[in-house]
Amino acid sequence: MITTKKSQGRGRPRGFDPEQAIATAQALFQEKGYDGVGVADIGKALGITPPSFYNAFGSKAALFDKVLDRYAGSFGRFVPDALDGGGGVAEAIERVLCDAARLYARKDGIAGCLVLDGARSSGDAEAVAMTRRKMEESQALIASRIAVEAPDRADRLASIVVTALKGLSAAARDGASAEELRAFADAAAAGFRVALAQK
Amino acid sequence: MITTKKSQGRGRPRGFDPEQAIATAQALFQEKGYDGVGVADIGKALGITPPSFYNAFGSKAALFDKVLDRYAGSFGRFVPDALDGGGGVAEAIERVLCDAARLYARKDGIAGCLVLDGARSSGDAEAVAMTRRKMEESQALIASRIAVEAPDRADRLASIVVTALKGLSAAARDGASAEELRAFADAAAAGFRVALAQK
DNA sequence: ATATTTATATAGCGATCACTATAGAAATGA
DNA sequence: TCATTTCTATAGTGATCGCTATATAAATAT
Repeated sequence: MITTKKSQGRGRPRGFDPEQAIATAQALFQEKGYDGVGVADIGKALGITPPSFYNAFGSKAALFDKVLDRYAGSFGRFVPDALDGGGGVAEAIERVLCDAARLYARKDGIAGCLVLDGARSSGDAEAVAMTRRKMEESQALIASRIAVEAPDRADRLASIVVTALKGLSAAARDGASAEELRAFADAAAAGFRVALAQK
Repeated sequence: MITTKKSQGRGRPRGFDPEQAIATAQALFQEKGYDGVGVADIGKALGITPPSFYNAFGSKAALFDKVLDRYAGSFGRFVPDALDGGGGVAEAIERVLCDAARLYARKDGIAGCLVLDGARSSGDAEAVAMTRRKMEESQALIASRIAVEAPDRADRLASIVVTALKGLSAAARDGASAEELRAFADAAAAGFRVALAQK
C-alpha cells in the first residue's frame, strides 16, 4: 500500500496545506495575471507570512511553475482529451475549440487560459518562458494529431488552432459570454475545415 | 491660412516636442504594455525629467489617452478603411482580417494591437477602461457594416470578428510571423463567410 | 531533560512605482 | 530694468515590489 506521507518528520509541522495553497494561487494568478498577484496577496489569502511562503515554495516564480503543472494536469486536460476523442482531425479540432469556449467562459471571477494569458505582457522573463513552454507543448500535441491527416501542413494548421484559442481566451477575459465564445468556436472550426481541405 | 502656433507665449519654451513624445510613448506602450512602461522610462527616452512630463501631460493615464487617440487616427485607421473598401460584407471583413494580419506582425520590436492588448491584465482600471471604450467603438463600427446584410445578427457576427482580431494580436505579440497570421486570417474569413451564410 | 530540526512571525532590506514640493532658469510684457 | 509667466532639474514623498535576517515556537530524536 502506498500512502502519501504527510511529511511528518522532525520539526514544527506546517500550518497550512501546500496543495491547497497552489490551488488558491492558481485562482489568483488566473484572475489577475502573474504580475498582478503579489506574494503579499497570496500570503493574505492563505493566512501565512512571507517566510512561510518562501520556505515552502522558494520563490514566486517557483510557485507559478507548480501552479502551471497543476493547471496542465487538470483544467488543461481538455486539449489532449478532445484530441483523443475519436473521429477525424476536423472533429477533434472542433471539440478542442468548443470545449475551450465552454471552459474559458467566466466562472467565479475566473476566465480564459492561464497558459495563454497568465503571463502575457509580464515583465518577468522567467514566468513568460514557463507559459511559453507549456504553450508550445500543447501546440506540438495539436500538430501531431493534425499530422495524421495532413503531415506536411500540420504546423501551419496547428498555429491556426492555437491562434483561435488565444482569441477565445482574450475574449473570455474581456467578458465575453459562453454563447459568444461558442459562436466564434463554431466559425473557427468551420474555417479550420476549409484550411484542412484545401491543398 | 491656418497655422498651428507653436504655443510661443510667455515663459520659458518647452525643451521637447509633445507630439513626438506621444509617438515615442506609443512605441513604448505597444512594446511593453501600459504597466510595463514607467514614467521614468518615458522620461529617459525623451531626455526629460518627471516635472516636465507631468507639466506637459498631467499623468501617465492622460498621456496613454492621447497615445490611444493618436493610434486610432493612424495605425488603427485600417479598420474603417477596410470596411469602406467596397464589395459585400464578407469581402469587407476579409480585408479587415488580412490587413490586421499584415499590420500586427512584428516590425521594429512592435507587434499586435495597442487597443486590444495595450492594457490587457493591467492593474490600472483607468487604462483598462480607455482601451475598452476604443475596443467597443471599433466593434460597433464593424457591427454597423455587417448590419447592412445581416441586421439581426450583426452584434453576434461582429463579436466573432473582434475575437479573431484578439487572436491575431495575441499571436503577433507571441512572435507569430506575418505568414502564420495571414493563414489564420484566411481561415477566420472563411469561417465568417460560413457564419454569415447560415441563417 | 536536552539537542536537533523545521516552521513560524516581526521587521526591514533595496529597488521601483507614480507623483510632487521647492527653487531656479528662460522666455515675454510693461 | 524688472515683474510675470512657464518650464526646468534636484530631490524626495509614501506605497508597493520580491525577498530575507533574526529570533522564537513547536515538533521529534536521544
